[in-house]
Amino acid sequence: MEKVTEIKILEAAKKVFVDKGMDGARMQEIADQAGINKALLHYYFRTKAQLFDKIFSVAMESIFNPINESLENDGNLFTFIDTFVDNYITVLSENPHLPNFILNEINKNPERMVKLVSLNLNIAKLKQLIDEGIENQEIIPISMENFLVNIIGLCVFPILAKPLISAYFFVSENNNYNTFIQERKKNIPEFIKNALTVKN
Amino acid sequence: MEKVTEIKILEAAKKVFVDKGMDGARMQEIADQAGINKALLHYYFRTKAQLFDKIFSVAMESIFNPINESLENDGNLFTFIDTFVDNYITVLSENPHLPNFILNEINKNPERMVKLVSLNLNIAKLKQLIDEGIENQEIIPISMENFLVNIIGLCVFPILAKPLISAYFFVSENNNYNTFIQERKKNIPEFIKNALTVKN
DNA sequence: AGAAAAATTAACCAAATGGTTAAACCAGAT
DNA sequence: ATCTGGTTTAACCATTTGGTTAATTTTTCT
Repeated sequence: MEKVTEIKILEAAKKVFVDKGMDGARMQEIADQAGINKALLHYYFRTKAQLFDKIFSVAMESIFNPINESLENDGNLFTFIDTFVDNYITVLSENPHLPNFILNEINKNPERMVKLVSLNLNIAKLKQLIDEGIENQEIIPISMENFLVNIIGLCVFPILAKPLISAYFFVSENNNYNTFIQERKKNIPEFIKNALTVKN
Repeated sequence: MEKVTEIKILEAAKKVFVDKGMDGARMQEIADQAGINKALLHYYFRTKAQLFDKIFSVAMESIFNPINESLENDGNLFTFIDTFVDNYITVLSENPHLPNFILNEINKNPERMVKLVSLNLNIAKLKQLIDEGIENQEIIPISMENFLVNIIGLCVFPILAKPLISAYFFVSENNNYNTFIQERKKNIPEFIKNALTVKN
């Protein structure tokens, strides 16, 4: 197996699959994009499903690794919020189509897709940070699940809804969507930290 | 044109399109689900694209109308938050696949899909509520765009990510995902209102 | 009742698509 | 040089799929 060819295929497959999804993707288009014959595609990855699985699991890792990495860093809850949001919005900005790709494929085939990847979120650490904060009355009571869904949702949703946000908020002005997203690197942590802070 | 047949078709088409997306949907399956012949399907809606457009625009409306309705209600910003979140999570729980369907199709074809529907969000009203709150120093400064993306994202994202949330948070326990979502009817408003409240 | 119009179906078609096959090409080993 | 193994290709195949056609059934109108 020629490594160069395999890489060309994986790059092409990633682009086509992420753009058009499993159903919309065409093996011919992947072959074209990779600059090879369609038969060669099947020579390297026997079936469309096999090639897709490879792309999907890599995609899953590249979207979940940043979460895990941030969870492994030391520091208190508030620095976690800061670094995670900044880091994650950067990652998402670089791969803006990944979230939609992953969520869509997972929703279309939950059991299979979830089983395909074995990722273990370092949840315990986060839970500890949160519970400590609650005990010391530094933050309002909140479950780890709600906290994580909130912070990820606030980062990911605007990426998923880019066409709508652009169309309804930034009709005329052109690249304002991008600055909107980048500014959220500051806005989201501020929002969350304020939400968690105990009032008096 | 037999109205009964048209309704049967639209119901079947909605189910199949929303479940499998434009690319994954099959005209034959829609015909089967509607209990009719495939030719009859084309007799009522000439092409797959035409049928899809109908389904999509109805879907868009049913997902955006609740937003607009909440925006038109009277009351201050905090009651808006309460009623909107409660109302919207109810709507989403009843149509859990709609958000993924809409976002996916829009991302796959932004210009066309956005142009397909003409919905005018009653943004001015919300902007006024927010700006008033800021002026009276009842809430922290926040742009209408960030506020709306936050509140919608907090409601919609957990619906989009159901398979992941179920798999990683509620592995063994069965229907806990649903209670998690329903509890967010209280958690989200609390979170947002706290986030907006001025500290002293 | 019977003609005209509308609704519905079975059979069919062309294009697209995932996948296969057999031959050609090309490197390194002998 | 040529044999051998892996690599690449052109041509091909079976199936699926959106869509059409012509005939049949059902309804409507007179």
